[in-house]
Amino acid sequence: MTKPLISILDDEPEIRTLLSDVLQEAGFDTMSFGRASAFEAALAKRTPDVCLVDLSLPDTDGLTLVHRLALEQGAIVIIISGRAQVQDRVTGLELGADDYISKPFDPAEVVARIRARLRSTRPATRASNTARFKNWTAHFERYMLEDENGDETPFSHAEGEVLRLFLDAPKRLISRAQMQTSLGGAASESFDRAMDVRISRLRTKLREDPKNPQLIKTIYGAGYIFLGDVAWV
Amino acid sequence: MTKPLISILDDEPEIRTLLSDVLQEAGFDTMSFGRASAFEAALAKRTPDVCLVDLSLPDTDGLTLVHRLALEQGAIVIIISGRAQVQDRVTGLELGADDYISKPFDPAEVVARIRARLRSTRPATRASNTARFKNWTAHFERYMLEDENGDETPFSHAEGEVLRLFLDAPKRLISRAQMQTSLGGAASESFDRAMDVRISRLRTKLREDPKNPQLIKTIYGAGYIFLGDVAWV
DNA sequence: CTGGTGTTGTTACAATTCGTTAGGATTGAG
DNA sequence: CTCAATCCTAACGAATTGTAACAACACCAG
Repeated sequence: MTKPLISILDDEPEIRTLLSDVLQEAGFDTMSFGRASAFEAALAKRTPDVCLVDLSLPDTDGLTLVHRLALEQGAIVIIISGRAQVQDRVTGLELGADDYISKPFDPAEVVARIRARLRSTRPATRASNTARFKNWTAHFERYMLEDENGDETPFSHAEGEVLRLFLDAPKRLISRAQMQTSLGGAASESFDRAMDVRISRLRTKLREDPKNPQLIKTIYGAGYIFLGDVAWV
Repeated sequence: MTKPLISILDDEPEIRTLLSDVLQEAGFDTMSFGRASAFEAALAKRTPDVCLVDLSLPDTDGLTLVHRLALEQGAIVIIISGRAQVQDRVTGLELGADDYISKPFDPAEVVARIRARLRSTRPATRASNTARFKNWTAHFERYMLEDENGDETPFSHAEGEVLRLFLDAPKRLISRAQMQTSLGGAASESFDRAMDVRISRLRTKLREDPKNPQLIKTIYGAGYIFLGDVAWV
């Protein structure tokens, strides 16, 4: 529940799957819809962090929808449209859209623009920040790790980054390279034991037995894998 | 309400005047610069609401500048560039730019995109001067902090500035540089522990446990983040 | 003007964070 | 089993942060 949710509204199925795939790869959750009616029904349940909206919809006037979403509901709306005239862009933006991307688009740019919008997102804080696993509860807002007796240990920001990465993808192999890019971003050139040390410190806080780690397992030559069932609360 | 200030950084004089004219027509104040050095000197005096930056600058690497402006100073940056490859756009956005417009551009679209950025960041005009969070109520017109028992502690102007900054952007990382520019403008050049001290004093008034602050968290190497749900009353 | 009060930046030093190094332990191919 | 690649982690140190103490300054009453 920590990944931002992107909702896609487009009448062409290929575009929907293309976007879904790319966005999920990029670490987002997605929902997609072919018609505005279904989309609005889903909105009622969970508000997405960003809405990608195609203007040519079978059952509604796209611009009206954008206007309602953006200005009245305060959602972040990115228009994806086949119409590429300046006038179209201007009216789209003027009606409240946060961005306007013309077809054909490059998926990488869509991801980059979504990230840019999320980065400057208003306080609207969604996303639970507490996760349970084994007999631990991780409180990310407080940077605290609580054991089964309610005793708490603080963890640092760097440790939290790694832990969150694990908890977002439990039981999946995570390579060092993936960690590097997911975290600190820019590749730290100098040869990297750094990530190992982070893991090591995290293991200590989780009271792992070095000989036989229960939660963070090393896959020799490949990376790490977090075992244990995670429940975001 | 004063007009938003747009600052333009481009080495081509014709572009500068074109943009200046259009933007002033559209109701913005503008400043323009041909080189980064002059631009940065001006920044120290007044932070513009939006920076339009061309990447091909004679005296600096544009992307570095963008990164510093956007991610460290928290400015709104729109890149205007002759390079139109997807990869250029993606890296520009990834480095912190809020938007990327390729040359040749249509002035109307520039205006629309600036408006879109301003719309999404400008905080809704605040009706009140009182905010609740955790078990505190902050009364900004009286410079008073009220606890759950109704007991009040005064806070100073400097402390109030920081507190307001936090309450306007809760659960968002705020870098020191951002604080500097948001507050008292271009702070003193002398190396600045001042902000740390303000934070420290504010924490004391909020009765934070130094070892384990609940409200104002430090992110090592990055800045501060205010946790806790804020309700303006 | 004078002394008191309160605010705020500066300095100095202690504490913390976190990457790097280095050497020992572990792993798995041959 | 041997050995090189890989991994773990203690220890170190550079960078960053917390905060007490001090100094500079503004403001105000007498």
